Amino acid sequence: MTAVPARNRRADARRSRAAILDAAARVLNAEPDASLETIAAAAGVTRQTVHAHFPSREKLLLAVVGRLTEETIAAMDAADLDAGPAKDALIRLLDAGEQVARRYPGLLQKISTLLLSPQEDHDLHTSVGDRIERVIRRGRRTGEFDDRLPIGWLVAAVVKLAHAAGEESATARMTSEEARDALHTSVLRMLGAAADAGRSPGPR
Amino acid sequence: MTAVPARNRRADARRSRAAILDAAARVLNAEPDASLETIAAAAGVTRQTVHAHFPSREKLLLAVVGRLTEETIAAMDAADLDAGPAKDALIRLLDAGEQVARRYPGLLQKISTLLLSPQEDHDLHTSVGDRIERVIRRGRRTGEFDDRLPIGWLVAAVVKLAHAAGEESATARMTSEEARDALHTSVLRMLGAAADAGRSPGPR
DNA sequence: GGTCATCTCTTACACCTTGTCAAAGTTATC
DNA sequence: GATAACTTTGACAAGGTGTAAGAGATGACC
Repeated sequence: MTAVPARNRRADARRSRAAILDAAARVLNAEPDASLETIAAAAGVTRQTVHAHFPSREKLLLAVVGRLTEETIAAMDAADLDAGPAKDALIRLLDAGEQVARRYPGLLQKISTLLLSPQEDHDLHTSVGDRIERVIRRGRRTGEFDDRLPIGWLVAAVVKLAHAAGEESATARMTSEEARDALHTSVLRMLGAAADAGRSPGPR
Repeated sequence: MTAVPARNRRADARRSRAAILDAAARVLNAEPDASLETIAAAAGVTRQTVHAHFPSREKLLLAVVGRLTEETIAAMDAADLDAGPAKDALIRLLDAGEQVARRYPGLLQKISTLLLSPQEDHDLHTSVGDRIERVIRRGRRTGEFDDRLPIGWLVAAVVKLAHAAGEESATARMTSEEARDALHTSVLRMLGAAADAGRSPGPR
């Protein structure tokens, strides 16, 4: 229902649309308040052509976020989330997310802002949220995680913490390794996982 | 250095300034993209008067956030954060934050967006962040929290989780009690606190 | 290869918002 | 009550978004 090609569109139209989305992601990443004019120029088209593909600025932003979401779920689905311990799967999921997010650090900050209507927010985030939820549920069944906190809360909290980690490393307050480790440890603790996270044992 | 009255301003000027900040908080809470015209009208002044007090839209937004920050730190400082167990102090701190945030649910979403320059972000958030940090440090000294995660990360993560809880209850995905409980439990777990949080024992 | 629908470009316009300015009016303060 | 401070009114420029129509170019399809 999501990836329906609507109708056979002309090749140059598809090309323009892709160029606009590319340029929008690139430009907005560097300058979150860039005008449509700037984006159009970066895409090599005129502003009216942008309007021909995306009726309003908001729709364009939504399409950009949608594309990033698709990239993210693709990376997550490549991580074989149903295999192995849920703890490990969750870490693979977080790494997949980070892998996409690191390419658009500037958009990460604004991404939660752009989501205006609850409906659109739901439609977009639900695909990522569903995968997080699935892994958490599996971990609960296997006893790796406890089930004292509402699943909806945990999904929202994991997303927020992931964003926090992205910001910390994007602003160089932490290295990406530090942020990764802190995120993993924090999330696992929040889920009530037994032992501790990844590669950080060495106490004295 | 922050609350210096600059110079004796005329009474009506102070009144206007306060009315503008009030109206801005109120209007932006309901409609985050409201124009200066709308805000000015709600404050009972003209748009030019707004400009006389705040040179740009951004400065006004910053002043609004600053005011909310002041309210928040006031509420936190009234919570006697240096007394009793750090765990309890942290919960009082979170409740103080929620107490302010619940009055401006609409602003909560946008608040992280408005903070543009890293400098201003730091200046504003540092006052709240300092208090969180202080409590966490105390809890570490008393052994209530462990110290495996960087303090800076923990502060950022606590803020993010608090925002998540605010959003969950603002959008009615959770009741405020559920959100409160989930937030407390999550934060304490993340900090490596021994037992579990507040008033949620009742298993079956 | 030619035709036709489709897409893009140019030009043009209306509207809204922000920011600035100057002059006249009002208000508080000494 | 005189004066400085503040507000108001009116007016303007600049920039961004959204819309429209027609000419031109391009690709799809037969």
